[in-house]
Amino acid sequence: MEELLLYILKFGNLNQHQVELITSKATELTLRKDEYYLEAGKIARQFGFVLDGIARVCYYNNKGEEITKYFIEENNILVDLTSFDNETPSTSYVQAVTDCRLIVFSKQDWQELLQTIVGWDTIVHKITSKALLQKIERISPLVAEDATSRYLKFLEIYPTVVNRIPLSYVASYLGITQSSLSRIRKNIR
Amino acid sequence: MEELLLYILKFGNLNQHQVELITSKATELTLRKDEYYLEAGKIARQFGFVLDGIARVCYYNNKGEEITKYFIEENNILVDLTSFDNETPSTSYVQAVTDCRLIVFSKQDWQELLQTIVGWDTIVHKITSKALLQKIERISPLVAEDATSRYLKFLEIYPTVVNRIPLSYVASYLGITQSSLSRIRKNIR
DNA sequence: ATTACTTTTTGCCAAATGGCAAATGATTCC
DNA sequence: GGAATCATTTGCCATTTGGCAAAAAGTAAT
Repeated sequence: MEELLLYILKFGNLNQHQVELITSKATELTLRKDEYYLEAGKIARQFGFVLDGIARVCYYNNKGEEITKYFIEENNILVDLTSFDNETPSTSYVQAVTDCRLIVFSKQDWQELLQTIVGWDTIVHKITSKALLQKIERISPLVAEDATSRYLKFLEIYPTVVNRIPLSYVASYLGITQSSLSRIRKNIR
Repeated sequence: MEELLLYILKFGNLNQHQVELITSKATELTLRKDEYYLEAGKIARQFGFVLDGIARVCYYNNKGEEITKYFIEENNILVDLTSFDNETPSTSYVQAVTDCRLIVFSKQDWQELLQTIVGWDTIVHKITSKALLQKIERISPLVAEDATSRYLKFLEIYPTVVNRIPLSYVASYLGITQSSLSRIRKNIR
């Protein structure tokens, strides 16, 4: 929980009472490796934060290939904002890539916090905007590069991730085959 | 200006007085084809909205190739949020791809609106979040696809754009060469 | 119509990546 | 330790895409 509070307080100040209120709504949740946190077609009912571990957001394209849209590592929020805000079905899966420890807030508690804590909406907005911007900054440099450059950018963008996840997920994130990625890694050293 | 008000009012309600205040701060700006609206290294001083025309956000990668990060067509906001909010130098160029008509607000006027109009901050949050989400939804399906699929997705994602801009910009957006794109288009028909 | 200019297409060949299957390496479980 | 399972690497060849330059098509001005 400490980690979450440190994270939140970077975006705005809260008094002791407000911190306690937030803490009282927080639930810790454990996911085992490969377990799904959210599935396509279901509605995101929780606002999550990763304390420990790596999750990935993925979907299937029209050729049936599994595509990893992005990874979420520790100290990042984990929520399908479109689904959570609008209560519409998610289009993606969220899966634990390693064992994960999360803190989650139910939608009801989350709304109660928004109504109770003055300035909480501003903090939440800053948090979500920053997370969205980070997603853009992580994805867009990949589009226009060749496979080797994409892998090198991946290493920069996700420095804590590469050695903790299967190669196949990296490949499905970069849009190259696992064997090509294996060859690329050989050539880099 | 009508278009901007219609756009804004989709995100929240405003009374006559508030609408007039916003209108009074709006300035119309015209850009000629190829003209830059913002250059890398400069600070974004305006919050913009495209009434007419197409702009693109681009940068140069470490091989010196010009990469188009995204296109902004009419009825979308045009602002480098990171640079505008934090007053930090932009890392991208914003260029008019066709002649453009914009509405722009100076940072000072924008802040005055935020301080004066109750609920304006919430509307702005919704507008910017939606714009960020749209950028993600437009970019991320491209990463993991081959060149032909990327072009087909581009046609879906930017249905109003393709016939109004040079092929070379589409290629620099999709991360393929202009000649490959030309061949791809031949094969599709 | 002619010219000058820009954009798009094409031909040629080289380089990068994909597809598939087998081999190798790692890990887990008994 | 050995068997079973899973992850990664490699070989072989087909396909896609890139690089470069020339040709063709389109646009604008005179």
